[in-house]
Amino acid sequence: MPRRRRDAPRAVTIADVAREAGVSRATVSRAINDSDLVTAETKRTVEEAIARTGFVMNARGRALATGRAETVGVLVTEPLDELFDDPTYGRVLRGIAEGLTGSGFLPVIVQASSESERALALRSFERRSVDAVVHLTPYRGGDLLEALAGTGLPVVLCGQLVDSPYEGVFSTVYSDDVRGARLAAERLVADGRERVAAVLGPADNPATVDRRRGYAEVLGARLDEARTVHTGWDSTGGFSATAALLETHPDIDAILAGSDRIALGALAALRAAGRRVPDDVAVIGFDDHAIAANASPPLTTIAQPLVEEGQLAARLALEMIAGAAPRTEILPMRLIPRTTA
Amino acid sequence: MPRRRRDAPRAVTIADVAREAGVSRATVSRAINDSDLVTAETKRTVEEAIARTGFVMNARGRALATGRAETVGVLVTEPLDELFDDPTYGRVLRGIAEGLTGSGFLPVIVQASSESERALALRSFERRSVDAVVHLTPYRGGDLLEALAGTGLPVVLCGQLVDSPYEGVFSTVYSDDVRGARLAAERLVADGRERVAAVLGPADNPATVDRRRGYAEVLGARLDEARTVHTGWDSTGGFSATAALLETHPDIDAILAGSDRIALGALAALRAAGRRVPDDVAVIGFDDHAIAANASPPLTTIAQPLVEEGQLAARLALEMIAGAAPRTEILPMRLIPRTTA
DNA sequence: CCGGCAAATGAAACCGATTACATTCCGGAG
DNA sequence: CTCCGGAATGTAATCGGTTTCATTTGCCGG
Repeated sequence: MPRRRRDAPRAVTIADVAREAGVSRATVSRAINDSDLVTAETKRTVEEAIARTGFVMNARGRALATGRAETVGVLVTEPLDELFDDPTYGRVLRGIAEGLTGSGFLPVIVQASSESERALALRSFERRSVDAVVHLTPYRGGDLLEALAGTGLPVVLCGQLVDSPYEGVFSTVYSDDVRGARLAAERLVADGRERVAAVLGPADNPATVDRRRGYAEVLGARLDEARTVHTGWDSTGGFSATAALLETHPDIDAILAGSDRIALGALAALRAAGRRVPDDVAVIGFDDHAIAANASPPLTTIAQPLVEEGQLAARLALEMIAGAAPRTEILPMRLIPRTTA
Repeated sequence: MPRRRRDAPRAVTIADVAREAGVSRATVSRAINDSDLVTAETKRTVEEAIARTGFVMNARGRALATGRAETVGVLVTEPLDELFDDPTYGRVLRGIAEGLTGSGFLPVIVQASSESERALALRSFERRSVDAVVHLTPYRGGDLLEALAGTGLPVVLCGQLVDSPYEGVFSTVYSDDVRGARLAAERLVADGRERVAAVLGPADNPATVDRRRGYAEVLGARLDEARTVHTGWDSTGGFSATAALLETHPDIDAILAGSDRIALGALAALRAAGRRVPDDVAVIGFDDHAIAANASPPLTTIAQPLVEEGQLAARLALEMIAGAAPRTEILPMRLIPRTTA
């Protein structure tokens, strides 16, 4: 006989409930699962017995019998040093947890940074230790996505893929960078800004590409190619790029930043150059990072609905578990008006 | 017979491995679990069979047989609106995931904000659906902690409890606020600051109490009672409190802030009052929030080792699962020297 | 009053592992 | 040469549920 956990009192099982209710285990199971094969009468009897015995379903036994785990794996492959102080991860996670609340499914975090951890995670997925996978910040490198598809499990990608060949096999949730960028640009147009500059993140980043497109669509000639520069995501990049820009194009009256940290660098450069914000130059960031609200002056920025992203990812996962076809949802970003634009 | 998941190919079980290896299921199980009852020879045979069949252990079957779930529940009760944009949650979570990596245990997030969710979570814990619980930001209200103790499960509290009656029953991990505060204070002393002010968070907060004590121990008369004020955690509180303080005590040459956001407010107030930082007034924050590095000037602050906290919590949980007695670990904070002090 | 059919229930197989207990197969002591 | 003991393995019970299949029960029409 298996060794029981130390001092664990013998648990109440359906057998106990069955005895108490004077029916068989099968009937108890059916009553619990709302089968239409049991009388309302019997169901009530069983429910009373459950209440009297304090029975709580053992998830493992059920999982074993049904082949379902009642869990959703949250696969995180993000390199640990990146985005370290970014609340993104936590917010999406919270959204997922919220989205699963009440479904009976629980989120299981599977962190797989190294190649070996990834292989391990995949093998456990293959073995159906989770009923679905929500993959955060999907990562094209290696053959992870292909392997994920190979498991046959429902998979929800949280975050955008450049040109996904996985339409129809994975569900996807992401925020509409193009639309978000348009919102920022429209704000500047409404404000009468004429000579706009863009200080963007790395040129090969998919988010950068989309944001740039959104800016261009709205601003047209107001955003000169020569006033569009790429730099790193952090504030030092934003600072130096802006400083250089102010040298070559001293007449700019607005800056669209590729991230809030870039925007902070831009603000510093503007202050150093003696420009007033927003009087002389407007600035709009991206992400609604914690630093945006606390910047001086407080930064107008574009917010990604991260919690909603997580919630929706969870719901899509549940849908697919229930048999629905994969689908893609694009969430709208919001302009958070503060002081800088 | 239970309905199998759609299109799920029949899984490889130990029975298949046993057939392939020409031994019994029991022997396979023993080989897998490194029992010393199997010959090295047999073990090798089994391992080859495993490799050939591509067998992966079914965690649920094992969990059912052993009574262990191979999971650690991460209980989050934090009210959702608080600390919303704080990376704390995510970092600790990541630490936990890292700390569990390689142990075979997986973290399961159990979010229980409402009373009913809390009850549900507890019932599932009681049923041994997890092997241990790591409780984030423990919360004295209600009888949650008592109920947690009642489950008999190993519990690790992550974060400090004011005056815990649970010594010896829960393990606890938290950062040493007193020591952190001393670090900040010592920095000011070394810098020759003589008239120090403290703009702290709510007076009844345990962290505030500890930090205040740490400041007082080091600074003595340098930190006048009259220059110690309490306010809310955010920057507006920091701003107004600092502004008021500058009115009544214009001669202060350093400010110890109860949080980074308070510190940011203080910086703004100092700038408004025409004081230079750090030349006229030094400022030290607390938490190493993302905004600290991005402040202007970059904020010197005290960092909590959040990831390490999570890692340690995970390790303590594993220890207790293995039968170790609960213990308390207090992690050292670090001074992050930047520009403001 | 009886046969037949459907609804409700019970009995038992099963999910995939672990482990107590039984069995086999050694070698070595007497 | 026999017997004993321990090591290695096999057999089967078990964990806590679900589900198939068989059985019982109740109701109806003929």
